[in-house]
Amino acid sequence: MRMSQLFFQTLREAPADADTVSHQLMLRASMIHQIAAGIWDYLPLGLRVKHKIEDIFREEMDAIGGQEVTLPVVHPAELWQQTGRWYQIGSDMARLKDRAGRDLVLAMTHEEIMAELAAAYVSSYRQLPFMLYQIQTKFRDEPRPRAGLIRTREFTMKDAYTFDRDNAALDAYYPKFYQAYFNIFNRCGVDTVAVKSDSGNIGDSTAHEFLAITPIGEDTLVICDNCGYSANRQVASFAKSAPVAAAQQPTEEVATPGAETIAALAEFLGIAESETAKAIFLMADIDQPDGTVKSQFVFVVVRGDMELNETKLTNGIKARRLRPAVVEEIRAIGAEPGYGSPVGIRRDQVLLVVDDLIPSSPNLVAGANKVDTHLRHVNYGRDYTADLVLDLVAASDGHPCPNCGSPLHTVRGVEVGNIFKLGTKYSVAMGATYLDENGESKPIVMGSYGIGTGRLMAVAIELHHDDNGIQWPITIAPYQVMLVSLATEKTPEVTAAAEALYQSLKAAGVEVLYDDRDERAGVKFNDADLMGIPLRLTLGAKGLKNGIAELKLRRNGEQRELPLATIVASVQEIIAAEFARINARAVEMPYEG
RNA sequence: CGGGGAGUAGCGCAGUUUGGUAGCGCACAGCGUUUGGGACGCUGGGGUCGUAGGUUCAAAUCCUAUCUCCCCGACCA
Repeated sequence: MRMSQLFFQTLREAPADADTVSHQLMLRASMIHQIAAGIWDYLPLGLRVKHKIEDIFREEMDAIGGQEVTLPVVHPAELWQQTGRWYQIGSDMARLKDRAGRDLVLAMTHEEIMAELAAAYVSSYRQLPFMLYQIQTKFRDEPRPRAGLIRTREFTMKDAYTFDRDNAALDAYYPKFYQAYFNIFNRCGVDTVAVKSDSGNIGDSTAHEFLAITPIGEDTLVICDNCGYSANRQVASFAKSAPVAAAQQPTEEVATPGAETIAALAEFLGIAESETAKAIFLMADIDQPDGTVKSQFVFVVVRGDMELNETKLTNGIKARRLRPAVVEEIRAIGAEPGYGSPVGIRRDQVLLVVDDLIPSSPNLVAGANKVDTHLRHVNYGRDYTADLVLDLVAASDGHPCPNCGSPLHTVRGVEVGNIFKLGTKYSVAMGATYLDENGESKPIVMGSYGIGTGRLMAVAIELHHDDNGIQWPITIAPYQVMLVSLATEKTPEVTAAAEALYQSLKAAGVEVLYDDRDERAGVKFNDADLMGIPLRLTLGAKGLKNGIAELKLRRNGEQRELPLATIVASVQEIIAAEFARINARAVEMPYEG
């Protein structure tokens, strides 16, 4: 491609709206263009990167038996009504009507369509297993798109689905994805860690998410450097040290004027925060056996030095969602905000859930459900009992690793992919069944596996850039070689040589972007750096006289001179070496179910 | 949805306090000089000042409403 023909306009300054590096660099390099919040154009350069990434998806999916399909972006509402998600999902799902007034939805994901496809085609166990995937646009009306391509509303996703006859077969397929995902990310130059993830509302089966460690991440990851334990903070556990045992002392009221927070309370009484009990008031929507949803007051008690992990609580009480209770609701159950206590509340109206550290922590200070008053020496079992005792608290920096006891630390990560054992939820709902050897009808067991292309592209930039621009791994770079001609009007021989070199590189199958513009050297070099093409070949009058062109590697600035006589072969060798360098990262990863 | 910030030329910004009919840098076009890390000179094109009302002789500027974008949080199948 000739730069003089390329559709682009590099920017010297990033638009003020952009404040993450990948966002700024993609805008400055003319890779993407914004249309609305979370909705983007891919320009020629950016699209080439997207295609490179997607080609890697295809290779890795095909390698584990995948077959590519394309499913629609607009779905009839009926399919989503069949699985119930039409009713469960709120305004994240974009809905529209066709000319006849029929309800349609914009695809947020494709479980329904995939299950429908399986239902339509599969009748026998002999057809199983199989795996289908697609690379398709999805739309989720995210409440807050952010950071360029990191979180968008319209996005492209590679989503794959497995169809197996039973859980054992799915369990056998699942690790192949685990490995394929590492291969994909490694081949894109993106280091990831796989952690078991919260499987949310869909069953209680295994799921992993793949996170790239970067400060711009939206997820918090808990990591142990000593033994390699890692988990999303939503589900991370830690070794809770046993509290010091002590004889239970009689409860007594103590005046604590104004001590409405744990910190203030501990300070006022001159005790450690671990000697207090923290009360948290929530309202939970909980599904009832009769199919209705009940709004339940949930009274949570954790030790004062701990933080509630709402994901653990949500899962533990099987709530659909949680929200903080308002003052009126708190008073209605006999508690007082800031001075809440599990002792003396209207127990029949409350679901009381305590962290499993509480029963073994003696003589805690809790509220008295009266303003400016607390209770000393509150003891679980003697003074109150809970409906549920669970692990409810969030792991944090410094907490002991649950495996080895070393201190944990937290880092930020971006979820670039996830794999998920779906089970039979969708196949049952969509009637995707097969007949086994005994003529018995059984639901197909499904798995789903997703990777966001744009997000992966953005993360690659977050991990590979310097002050001058992007440093694409060659596997996903828009072009492999940037050929910079430094010809001027006075050196037509340089133009001729550059043209010839451009043609030979192209003929040899090298992906080359040829800067044939009438620009000064500095402009060309800066654009080359910004766009991040891995190899830069510079051909100028001096070099031509000596029969050489200069090669510079974008990723480390390494330079060497290449004789023009053998330059095509040299470039091909270097490209191959760059590929080998990246691909060597795709190694076997032990699967930890 | 809560909190904060911002909408003036493709990009970055000034002008708004104190109303007087829009400006700077980059980019873009032409000419000339230049030519190995974002050249220089001259000339030129481009803006309903987010939108709609209102106040006023006069509104980018004051008032009201509204839309959009960004950041933090909530949310995230």
